[in-house]
Amino acid sequence: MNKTNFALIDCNNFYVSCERMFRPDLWQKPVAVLSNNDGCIVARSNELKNLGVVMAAPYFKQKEILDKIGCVIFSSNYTLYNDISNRVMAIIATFFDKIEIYSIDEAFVELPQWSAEEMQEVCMELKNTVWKWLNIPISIGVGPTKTLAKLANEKAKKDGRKDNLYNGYYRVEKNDDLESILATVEIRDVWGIGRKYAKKLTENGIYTAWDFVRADSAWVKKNFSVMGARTQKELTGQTYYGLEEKASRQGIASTRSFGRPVTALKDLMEAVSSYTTIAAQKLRKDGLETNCLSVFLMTNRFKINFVYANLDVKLVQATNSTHVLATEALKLVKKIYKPGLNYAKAGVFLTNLHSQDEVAYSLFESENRDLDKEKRAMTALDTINKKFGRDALKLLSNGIAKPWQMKQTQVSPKITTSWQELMTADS
DNA sequence: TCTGGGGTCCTAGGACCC
DNA sequence: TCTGGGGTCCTAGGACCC
Repeated sequence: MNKTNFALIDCNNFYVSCERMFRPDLWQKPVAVLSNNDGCIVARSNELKNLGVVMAAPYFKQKEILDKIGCVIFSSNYTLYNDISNRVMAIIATFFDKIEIYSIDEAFVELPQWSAEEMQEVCMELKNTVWKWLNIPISIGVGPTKTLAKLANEKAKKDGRKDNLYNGYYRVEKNDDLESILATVEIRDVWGIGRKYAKKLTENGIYTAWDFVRADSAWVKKNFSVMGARTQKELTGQTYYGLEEKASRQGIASTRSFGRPVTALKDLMEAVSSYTTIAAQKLRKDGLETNCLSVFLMTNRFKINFVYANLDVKLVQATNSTHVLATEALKLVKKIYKPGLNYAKAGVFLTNLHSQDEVAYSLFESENRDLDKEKRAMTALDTINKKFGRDALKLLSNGIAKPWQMKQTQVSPKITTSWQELMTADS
């Protein structure tokens, strides 16, 4: 008999909570965090959620109502959020041996064979510790499968929002009366059921998680593929998904919208050079190399005559060198570029990733290039940037004026990662 | 005027092989 | 005369997640 339980630990309104960490005056105020470029609302305090402001709502459409309620707005500050995320995860890792970092603000853990009381006690202690050390509120859901843990977490969070009914902790047990719980959960709130599937399901008379569990499994598989079938099984308490402790990447992408339309080749080259720098850093951080790089340029997709063009290149020799990759990327930009277009966005994709150790060295290239030298240079680059900030040392081709750079009009200081900004932050 | 930026997995269909 | 069928790899597209 399998008595494994999973817990999903989720930071509440994570980016908003990060901004509030250093601003206790904002605790009782509505707060929103915007996406890169200040385009969409990507994090909302409970005040906004209760007002019906949805995830990824365009900011310009909500601005009026947000101004009216005195909402405080931040541009996103991913340096800060990543740093806080690492600290939260580090605390979780001191409580549990088996942890899967699922996203910047979520982790699954596998619970030992504890009694119900022990589970609750340890989870509440974790919740209190994260609050005491970081001032970040979290919710914890426990269940016999990841899907049920996720569902439990939603309950813990949502009901906590209203009247603190569950105190941010909720557990679904396999032997519980599953019907009474699942019948209260709308099908669109189930993990693995998105907008399209929810629409199709309700059209077929399936409105709740419980309706879905009772649906004919062959019909589910036919219409919602194996993913739907797995979700259905997991809802009944049969484990399909295990803990994935080590994330392995298929590819790395670095793409951004520009702050304003860009027409000059020089500016596009600077932007792509910067994105390549970011992607190559990720590559090295994960100990990977690539031999396939692609670049795209596109105009505004909300306008007519939308243009998207991309090119890729296969390298003879796999690499993770910023210099080598940026050189290739810039060649592609020159080929793709068409004068007269208003470019709105560009990006770089690295695929066909291999571990540094397992990459076979090409006989043809190794004579021409000093690989060790390249590697030492990259290690030095990363070390210096880690110490002095991400852009301390960079390629000149990344540009200095950066007219293409994102709009970030209301970004908070990098207090936790930049000494300079800490010193100048008024507190 | 202003519309995020990453990722994952699965399926279907075509090319190619024997 | 009879015009196979299964496997693999690749790509594009469509769903999902945060």
